[in-house]
Amino acid sequence: MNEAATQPLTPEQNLEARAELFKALGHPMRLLILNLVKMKPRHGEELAAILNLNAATVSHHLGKLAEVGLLTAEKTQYYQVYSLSGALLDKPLRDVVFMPQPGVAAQVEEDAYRQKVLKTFFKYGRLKAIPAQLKKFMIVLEHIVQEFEPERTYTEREVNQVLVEFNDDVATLRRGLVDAGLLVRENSIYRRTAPAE
Amino acid sequence: MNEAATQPLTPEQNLEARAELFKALGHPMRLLILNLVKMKPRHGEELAAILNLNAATVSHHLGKLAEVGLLTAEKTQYYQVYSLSGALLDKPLRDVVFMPQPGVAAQVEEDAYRQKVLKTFFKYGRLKAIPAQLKKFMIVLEHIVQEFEPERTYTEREVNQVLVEFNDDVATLRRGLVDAGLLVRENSIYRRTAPAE
DNA sequence: TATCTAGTTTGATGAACATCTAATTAAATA
DNA sequence: TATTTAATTAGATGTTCATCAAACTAGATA
Repeated sequence: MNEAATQPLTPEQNLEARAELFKALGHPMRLLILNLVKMKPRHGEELAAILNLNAATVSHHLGKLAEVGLLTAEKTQYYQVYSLSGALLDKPLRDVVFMPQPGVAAQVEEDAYRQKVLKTFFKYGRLKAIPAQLKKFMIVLEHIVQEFEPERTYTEREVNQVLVEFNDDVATLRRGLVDAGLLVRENSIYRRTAPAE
Repeated sequence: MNEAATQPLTPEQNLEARAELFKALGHPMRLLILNLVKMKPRHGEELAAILNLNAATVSHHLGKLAEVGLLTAEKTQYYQVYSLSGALLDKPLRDVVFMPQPGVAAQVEEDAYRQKVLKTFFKYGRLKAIPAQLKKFMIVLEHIVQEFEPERTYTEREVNQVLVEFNDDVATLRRGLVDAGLLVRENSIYRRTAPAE
């Protein structure tokens, strides 16, 4: 459990990495270990004795804390002595929780845009009008294609049955889906392609 | 999932509560939710759409975030609109991780002391000498008694067999254990009393 | 009032995790 | 070299958790 050691967590890092840090902190025993190590560096066996935990379990916890860069280990004699490491803990919580704007924001505005488009064109699950702009049409199609089960085939009639729930102009929708590559047609049989994301 | 709402997390709070906060933060989806809500208050359905998650799942996540006081909800029309709440995120990480000294420290020094005593008097599992100070003798006895199985009876001879592994002066050890109430003797039969912790 | 929409709760399922015991590795001493 | 001690790894087990579908609750509108 030592290979992935000590990435310093730059502000640019992704949500998974940030969540890993919090997961490492999200256990009472590990918080206690940090408190104990803060007082003075300690080795696993000592911690096991104090915490009344199996040595293997303590090793497990220490591994997690070291993995996210909260602890560093130094080997002396038998012992693997752990100490607090890095300035990670001096950061305000918000610095770890919130992504720097370019990162999430872009992603989010993207989503927000999708939302806005869908909200504009759908009403009560029906497609009120077919978007004239290609980009918006794409968003609508990506939404509609999710009504088709992956791993299943549809006759053209079945495709139409799905589409008519959205809009009467099933021909335009069907052609759009195929043109966008969201449905494939082979021998008059339709099938949904790669999952939406 | 709304009953346990919004405890402000005083610095005096215990490790479990602190761990709960970190657990709530220890999931990428919940971090994303916080980032999204930071931009503007949002309701569950919107988040479900953006995150491409089931509404029930989003509700679950929002519940956890609200439970530890990171979000607050306000009801408007249909919607339950969530916003960031409290100054929790402005705290430096260390303020949440580290207990105020009186709490852990006392507990810990206690343990550290035990450790030191045991290390002083035991060598390779044997008791090198019998402590003259009562307090230290107690610590040693509490350690030794763990070699006795609870829920089992021992003859005096069996007791001695266990004790001689620690030190040849079995009589002193045996008497000490009984005096300390760690072993009880009834009709020449010994039995361990309440579990160590 | 009947219907629609958003939210929550419940139950089921699979994944992740904490913990232990046992086996293994590695360092230190007899 | 053989034994002891600390640490890690592997395997097993029970618990917690994330997720979804379905049932249910409660505003809002027709």
